[in-house]
Amino acid sequence: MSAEQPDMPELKIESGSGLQTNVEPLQLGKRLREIRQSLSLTLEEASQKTGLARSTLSKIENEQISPTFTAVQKLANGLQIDIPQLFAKPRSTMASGRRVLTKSGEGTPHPTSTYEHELLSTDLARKKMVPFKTRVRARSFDDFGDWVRHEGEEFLLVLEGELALYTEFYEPVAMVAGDSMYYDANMGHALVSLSEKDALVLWVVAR
Amino acid sequence: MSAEQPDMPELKIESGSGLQTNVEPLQLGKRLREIRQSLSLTLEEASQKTGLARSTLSKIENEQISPTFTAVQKLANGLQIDIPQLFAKPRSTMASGRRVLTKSGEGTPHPTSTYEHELLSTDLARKKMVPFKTRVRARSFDDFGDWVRHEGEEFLLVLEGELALYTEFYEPVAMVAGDSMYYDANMGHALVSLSEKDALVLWVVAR
DNA sequence: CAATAAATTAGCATATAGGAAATATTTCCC
DNA sequence: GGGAAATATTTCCTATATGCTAATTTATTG
Repeated sequence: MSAEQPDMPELKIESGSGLQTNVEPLQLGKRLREIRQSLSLTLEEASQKTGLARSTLSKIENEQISPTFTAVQKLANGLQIDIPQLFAKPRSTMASGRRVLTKSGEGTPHPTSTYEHELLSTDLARKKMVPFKTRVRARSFDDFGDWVRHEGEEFLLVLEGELALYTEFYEPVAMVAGDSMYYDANMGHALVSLSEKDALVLWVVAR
Repeated sequence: MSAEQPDMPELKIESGSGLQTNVEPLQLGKRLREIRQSLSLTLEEASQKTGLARSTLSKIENEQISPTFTAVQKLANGLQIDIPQLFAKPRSTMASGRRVLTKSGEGTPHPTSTYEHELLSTDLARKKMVPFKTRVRARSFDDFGDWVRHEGEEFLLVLEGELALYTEFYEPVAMVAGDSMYYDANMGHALVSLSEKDALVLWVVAR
C-alpha cells in the first residue's frame, strides 16, 4: 500500500445533496407558486387545503413575507409535497424512456496502471449506476497501490479468471468466475489477479 | 402481451424520498440543536455565525417559536448546512464498512414462470442496488407476458447465450454474451431467449 | 462545593407574519 | 371592447417572531 487513490474511472453522478452554499438564493415563493399552479389550484383552494389565508399565500408566493416554519409545514401537508423536496434543487435524473446498448468490447476504454477499465453505457447521462468491465492484469502483490475508496456502494461480479479482493477491515477473499461481492465503497478496496492470466470483472457503482 | 407485471424479484430499497405524510412531526428545533452540538458550538458562537440572537436560537431549539424561513436560511448559511438535508429524515443507508460475498450459485433462488432469478448479496440490507442473476429459459414468443415495469434504472449484462431484449418504444434488440444494456425501468421491458439453450444474464436494479 | 460557563427565561420594543375584508387585476364570455 | 366572475393583491389589524438586556437556572469543571 503506498500512493494515492488511483485507478477508478471518474464517476459522474449528480449528488443533489452536497453542501449548498446558497449561491442561488432559493426562491421559495416562486417554487411554491409553480407547485400550486402545477396542481392547478387557485389561491382560494390552496388556502382551504392548507389552512393558510389567501393573502398569506399570495404574499409568500410574491416573496413579500418570509413564511414561518409552521406555515411551510401546513403548505407541505396541504399540498402533499414533502419538505426536503421543496428545498432540493430539481433532481437531475436520467432521461426517461431511454436505453443504451453497449456491445461487447465497445465500451469506452479507460486504462490505468493496473487496470483496464471499459466504461459501459457512457452516452447515458445522470445515471444512478456506473457500470464498467475491468480487466485486472496479472501482477505481483507488492505493486499493490493504496486502497481505493470513494462514496457509495459497489457491486462486483467476476466474469473470468481468479482474483483476490482486498478490503479494509477484512481478510482478502479469493473469487472465481460467477462469484460476486457487494460492499461499502468507502471501505478501502483493491483487486489482485491470482492466476497468470488477466481476470475480468464487472463493476457497478452507485452513489 | 397479456397478463400483469410478473416475474421480477421484489425490490426492497428504502426510498427516503416518498411523500411524507408528516406522520412524525419533524422536530426542527431538536434537529438544529443536534447539529449545533455536533459542531460543538455554544449558542453564543452560533449566534455570531448566524446573526440570530442567542435567545432566539434557544427558543427555536426548544420549539417555543416557529422560526421564519429567513431565520432558517441564516441558520443554514451560518452553520454550513444545506436546507434539504436539514429537513430530510436521516437517510437509511447500508451499514458502513460492510461487505458480502456470494459464491457462484449460492444466491437466493427466486423462480418464476419464465425466469429463474438468483438474488445476490441478499443479507445486506438497505442497498442502493439490487443485483441478481437470471436464467432465461428458452421459450416461444407467444408466452411473452406483459411488460415488466417499475421505478428506477436497470443495468443488464448478458453472461451466456443469446437473447432478445424487448423494450417499449424501441425495436427489440438481440444481445449476446458480453453485451450490456442500461435503461429506464419505467419503460416496459422483457427478455426472450433466442437460442435453444437458456440464457444467463446479470441484472442490477437501482431505484 | 465553589466558581464559571452555558443555557433558559423574562420583559419590553420593534419588525414582521398571519388573517379578514377591501381593492385591484385577470380571465372569459357575449 | 365592455362587463361579470374569478383570481390575485393590497390594506389594515392582530398575533407572533426577533432583538436586546438582564436575571435566573442549569450544566461544567476545578
